[in-house]
Amino acid sequence: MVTMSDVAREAGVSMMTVSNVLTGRKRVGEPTRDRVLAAVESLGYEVNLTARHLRAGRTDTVALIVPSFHDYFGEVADRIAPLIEAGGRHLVVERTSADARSEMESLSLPRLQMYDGVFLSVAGLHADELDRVPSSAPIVLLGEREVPGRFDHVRLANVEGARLATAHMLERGARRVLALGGAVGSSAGMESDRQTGWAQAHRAAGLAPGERLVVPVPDFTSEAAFHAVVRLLDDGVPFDGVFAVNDTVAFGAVAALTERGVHLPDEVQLVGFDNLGVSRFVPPGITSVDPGYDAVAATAVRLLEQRMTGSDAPREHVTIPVQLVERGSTRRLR
Amino acid sequence: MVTMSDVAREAGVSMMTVSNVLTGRKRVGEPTRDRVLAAVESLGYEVNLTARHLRAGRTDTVALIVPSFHDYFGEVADRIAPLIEAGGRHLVVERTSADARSEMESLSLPRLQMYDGVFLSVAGLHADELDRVPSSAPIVLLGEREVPGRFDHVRLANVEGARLATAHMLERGARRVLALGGAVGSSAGMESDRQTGWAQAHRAAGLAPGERLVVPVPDFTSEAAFHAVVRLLDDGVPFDGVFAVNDTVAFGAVAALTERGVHLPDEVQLVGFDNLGVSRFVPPGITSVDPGYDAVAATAVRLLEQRMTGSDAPREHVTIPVQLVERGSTRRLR
DNA sequence: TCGGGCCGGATTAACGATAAACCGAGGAGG
DNA sequence: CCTCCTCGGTTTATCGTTAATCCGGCCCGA
Repeated sequence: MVTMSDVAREAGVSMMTVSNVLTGRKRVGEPTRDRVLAAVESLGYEVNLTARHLRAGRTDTVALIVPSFHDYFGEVADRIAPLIEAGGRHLVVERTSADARSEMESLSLPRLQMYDGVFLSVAGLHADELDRVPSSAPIVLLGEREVPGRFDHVRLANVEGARLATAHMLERGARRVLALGGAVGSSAGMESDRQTGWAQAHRAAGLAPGERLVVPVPDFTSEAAFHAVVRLLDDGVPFDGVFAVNDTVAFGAVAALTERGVHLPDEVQLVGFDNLGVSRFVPPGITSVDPGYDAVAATAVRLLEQRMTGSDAPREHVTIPVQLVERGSTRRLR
Repeated sequence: MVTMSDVAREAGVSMMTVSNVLTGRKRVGEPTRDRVLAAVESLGYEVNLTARHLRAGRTDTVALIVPSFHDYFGEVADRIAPLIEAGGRHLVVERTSADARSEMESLSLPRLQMYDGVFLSVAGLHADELDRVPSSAPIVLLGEREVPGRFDHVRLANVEGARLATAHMLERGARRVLALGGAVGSSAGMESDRQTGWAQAHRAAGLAPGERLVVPVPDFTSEAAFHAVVRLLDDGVPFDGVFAVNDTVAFGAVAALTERGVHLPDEVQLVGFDNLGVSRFVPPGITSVDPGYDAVAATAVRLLEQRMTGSDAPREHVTIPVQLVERGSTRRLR
């Protein structure tokens, strides 16, 4: 590996002069600069960022740590990346430990301080992992779980979104709306808030949110949702609406209903959550709760940059408003 | 920031002893170790990975650098991550510069050497950017473009896949199969190889791959594909099959056809490419060319690890076989 | 003519961790 | 009783870069 001192020797100058030429931080005489640049070129020198980072005490890099590269966080990543780059930093995306065998070591504290700042999704985390994270670190939490007040946190208006989604179907004549992917027993994930909204909408409409309408979906995969809905149909469980706790789950439901010849939205209406890019294109178009991705990204970046400047402003817990996007999976109100 | 020397002072030992306790590389006496661990605990010390990386000359980190977090590369990332972690390293995902304004600086050579190895998608790169990358670097290229022989490269059997896909529809009665997202003029991306396969299938069936059947889709987005297909329908262009150069494009086509009341697969058959996770759930189920993601990931990781061990084995250009996955968007052969 | 700037560049001293060499004390073996 | 080894540590030097300081001319104004 060719180092700065190789370049310095080749150009017959000191290392500092090479450094100054490359960073432009101090003036260097024309002829000297040319010699240095020529040496850089001929040796193929590239600065060692690891050394620079150690020396500088920062990495100019921000990490987004998520449980999966897909779906909601894929969308968020796409929005956050340009904002971070606009601030002169790089964004890297990491998964909370990929291997299921040892989810203990999923969150490595030493790795956190490699980054100038971190967006951390709390979805895949255990509560005690969060306890070990020092509040001094420039971290913004993302996700729908309850988190300690000592962190900045960006979340969605889950209750409101679920209420909107469910009310939307009830207004259009649905009477038995499933909570697909709903919380069974006690749960602290996004599904519990969304189920709360689902229940609220029922009560507001003078209906009882029946226990039997809550359908768990393991891992919230399309696959699991598909099978869950197929089973409901096989068992003859009556329903005329589906509130899917997220669009991934909704996909499975749509496939199951379509394959069984159940017409959307005439026989069953369906609303998802997250408004993924593809949802608009899944026939008949999935009505979905849009999280306001740009607002999520902008807020998260604002909070993180505030924290990275060393501000000791009080931590903020921001709830991003959501909006229902109407598509073909629900009926038109006439 | 609390450093190892703080811990050493607190515990009344040398820094090396602290280091040895934490890494376990040398034996340390019981009482001493306890004092060190107590000091670590009370000061809240975490090792500085940047310093460790500089000293060690490696980062134990591998990067996957892709144009977007979505679709094909999202799937690949999910497969590569566990394999890399199994090798004791971490995987981070980066986007080739998010901002469209300056795609020049998208590939920063200094950043490359921060990683022990790099998977680099060539999709978003200009040819000259690749020229600047030294062949000595442990890099494996991913993607469907032609690349210099001095790099390891993993690609898909694009021609074969497209041929399979198109022949599949022709065998089932289609006579006018669009190449949706096909190459107009000269192109070196995935679309040109896939269009070649589309044309081959036509000729093998004794048909002429008509110029008018090639429909460009800017940026290969669902949105653009949607509009392209809507325009075809409006213009009354006759077709009874669609080969979409990838599933994202296919989604747009499916939505356009469905919304216009064109029945899949009776009136128009459709095949995509990439077999994304969601494709199975998009009604009526998208027949798609499956890239063999596991093989892609395994091959890429094998090549990179070989390169990272310093092997000077000849560079390999591997073409991963593909397989057609039949679903509802094409007819059943009886 | 002399002191004070300024300019272009070299020297020094870190950033935080660790490999390698070193060293004192205690025990085993001849 | 002396040598040699092992154990449990310490010291030294280094990874590659850069902030801070220093230094020798040269020009300029008084």
